Amino acid sequence: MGSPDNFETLDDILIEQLRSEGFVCSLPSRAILFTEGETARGVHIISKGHIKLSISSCEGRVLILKVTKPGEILGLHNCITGAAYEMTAQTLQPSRVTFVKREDLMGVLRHSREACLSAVEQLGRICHMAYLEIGSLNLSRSVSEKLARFLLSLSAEPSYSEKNCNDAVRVDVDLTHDEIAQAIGTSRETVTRALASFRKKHLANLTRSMLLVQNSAELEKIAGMGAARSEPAVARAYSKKCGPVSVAASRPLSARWPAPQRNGTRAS
Amino acid sequence: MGSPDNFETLDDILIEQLRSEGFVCSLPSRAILFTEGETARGVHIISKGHIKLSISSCEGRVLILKVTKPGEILGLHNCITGAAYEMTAQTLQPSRVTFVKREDLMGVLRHSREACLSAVEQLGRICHMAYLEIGSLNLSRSVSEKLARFLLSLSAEPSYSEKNCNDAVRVDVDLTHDEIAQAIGTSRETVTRALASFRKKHLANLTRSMLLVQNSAELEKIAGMGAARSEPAVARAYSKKCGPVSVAASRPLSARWPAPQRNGTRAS
DNA sequence: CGACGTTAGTGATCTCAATCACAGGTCTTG
DNA sequence: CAAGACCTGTGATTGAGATCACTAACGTCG
Repeated sequence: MGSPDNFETLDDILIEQLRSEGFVCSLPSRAILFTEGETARGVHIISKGHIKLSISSCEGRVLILKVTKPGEILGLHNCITGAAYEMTAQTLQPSRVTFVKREDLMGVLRHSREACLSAVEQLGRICHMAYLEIGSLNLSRSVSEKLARFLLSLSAEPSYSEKNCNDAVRVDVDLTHDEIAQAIGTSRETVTRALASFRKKHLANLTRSMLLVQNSAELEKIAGMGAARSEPAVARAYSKKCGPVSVAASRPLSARWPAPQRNGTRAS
Repeated sequence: MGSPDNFETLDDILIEQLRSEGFVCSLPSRAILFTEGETARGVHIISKGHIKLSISSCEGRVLILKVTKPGEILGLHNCITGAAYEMTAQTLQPSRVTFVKREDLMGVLRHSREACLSAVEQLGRICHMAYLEIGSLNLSRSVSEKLARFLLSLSAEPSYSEKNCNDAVRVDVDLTHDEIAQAIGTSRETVTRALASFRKKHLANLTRSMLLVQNSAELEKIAGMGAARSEPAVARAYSKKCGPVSVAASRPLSARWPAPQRNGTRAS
């Protein structure tokens, strides 16, 4: 449609404003910022270091949600809604974190329109990432698919990666096989084997915190990306009761409802 | 800590304000509001009917994220960030939906402080639900665990459920076994078998869109809920490099960092 | 009413990955 | 440096669940 009309410059206004309100803490490696079930007393803004976010079940299974980079803000939505943390945050290296108390966050949101809009955008992005994560984790058949996806996501991370001459990307990861397993929801041995298989096929090579993506095209094929996404699945979902639909990829929405929003039937 | 300090009354202000900006559409059953990959042109507020939200992979696998109730707002974060929809929304019954154009949404957010705060809270809640969903889907061992969780979540839904005399809860679900399978990430046959097993054990009985939860206590046990959540898992995650930690459940955060936020070391 | 399309139920296979068990490497630490 | 404590790499076993292939119940709609 028309102009992108994003907040764009508002992007980091919230974080800027919060930084001046909080206090800075230096943390050692493996320190815990917060754990699941706790009530949020404030937000954490990462200045230095990587933070591991994980969810765990009562039986001790752990799922690593993501590893954050500096500049990110943690626990924003928990502060706002008052809901307990769903995840645990733990430093992977010695880190520096700015902590802003909940009252101060609320004050900033209430008094600065721009901070509030910025928060809206931050949260919107977080939502989007969360939903992508759900899809990525749950719509994959095999472990190699998930692993390929994971490696690609690592190599896409500009802060880690370092592009090489011929298509190869080197990435510095300090994740063990065990942690990778927890990130993609499988077991350590399976990760080891899948990595060995990738190595044999010269797709990617991971040796002690040093990932070399050699053939990203092939990896993407394994990851099941690149192909037209929505087409077949939607067709299947839709054709259930309405018969086969000629999915017009070019015309995304219109003519699929009886009453599209353009000229929506105004109801009583 | 102190007062809850939530927005509370702001809860639905955004939706109230948006309602007057949008136009109402009546939709038949199985109509598609939007599909994955599309760019959001506005938000949808559900007035009547249930909407199925699903993500699908390129191979045609479908994951049902949730079924929304009236009063919910769809696509808010996609509008705000400009990111494409991650999911497809489809009506399950004849429904009534208010559509608000993106420009109008943005205008409301920019001009009304309260609407903006309300949006922040909405998004915060959505984030929270999304993360809970991630944990619920990925941290379960068996299918029966996931199914039990799913049935319980259905019966907990006040709009569907109808409590009976002796602990039994009747729920009106119009989901097929196939759809349940897609909601918990398994195959139709497995759902059928698991349901049969529940029926045999007199835990729950699902016959053509009529769910009767007979023994919710036992179901919860199967679902792996109720037990102390964070304790063992966090201990495992933490003890990695720091040796066994005496997890003091009563004191959630303090004394676990060298420099807790209370008296955070103010860095240069 | 019979015919079709959609659901539900069930058995028989088969495959992938969890799990167990252990051996060689590597890093840390006293 | 020697002793642990991790982390990797592999083999063998096993099981849960996906998949295939039907049949039986509805429901709906000419």
